[in-house]
Amino acid sequence: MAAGELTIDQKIKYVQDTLFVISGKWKLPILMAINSGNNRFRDIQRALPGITTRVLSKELKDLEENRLLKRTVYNASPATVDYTVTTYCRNLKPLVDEMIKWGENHRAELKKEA
Amino acid sequence: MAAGELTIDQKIKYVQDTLFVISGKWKLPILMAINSGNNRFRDIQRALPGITTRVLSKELKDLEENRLLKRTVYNASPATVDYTVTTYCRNLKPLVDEMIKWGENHRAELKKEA
DNA sequence: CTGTATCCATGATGATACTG
DNA sequence: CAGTATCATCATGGATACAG
Repeated sequence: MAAGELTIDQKIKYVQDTLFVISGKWKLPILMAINSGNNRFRDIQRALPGITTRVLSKELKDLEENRLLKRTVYNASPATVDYTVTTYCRNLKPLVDEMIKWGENHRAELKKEA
Repeated sequence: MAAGELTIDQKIKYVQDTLFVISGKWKLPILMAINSGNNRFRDIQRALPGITTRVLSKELKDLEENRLLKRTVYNASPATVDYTVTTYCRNLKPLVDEMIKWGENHRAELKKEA
């Protein structure tokens, strides 16, 4: 098999890995919110109507563990915390772009024969 | 705003729509299995180690409702059923390809500083 | 072969209140 | 501001048995 080629089983495995990392309602939206300039906990929450502090807190931790974002604490008073996406996180852009395109198109598709 | 441009809120919305449709451990793997030549219930199940009939059955229904696959019944004896991906489903290919690439790379990334 | 019916475990998500 | 602590709820997925 030529280099770079994968078996269907490997492909399925990698897709499942990816699904696992970005799974859930909020992970990608959180990254998108941060990436578009919302770097503080409160800002992120405001940018994502419906998310609770508990969920946001947990998701931020997961994303940090997967090296998709970085958490920086500033010991000012009141203490502030900054979240920024990592360079590694930017690898997700093509994927996210595809999801935006597909989601947009899918909405149109479902309308067709509603 | 130029045509085709989306606000960050719209983007998040579309990404969430897409996530909703492909969410879960099995939907994309099922489509991939069917697409690579497993068109019968039993074949799909065999191609996806770990999936149960209950889950497969439910996922197939969801996918059919989202127009991603087509179910055809042949009234032979014993009755056979054929699942095929729709043309619309093929729109997912760029997305799936990106997920394969990302999943493959992510595995390497996590190994780096294990 | 192609499913359906139950039952059950777990995790994901949500509501709310509270702390440093 | 930036979370944590509890409690409640719901969806997902799995085990197993059975039916047409």
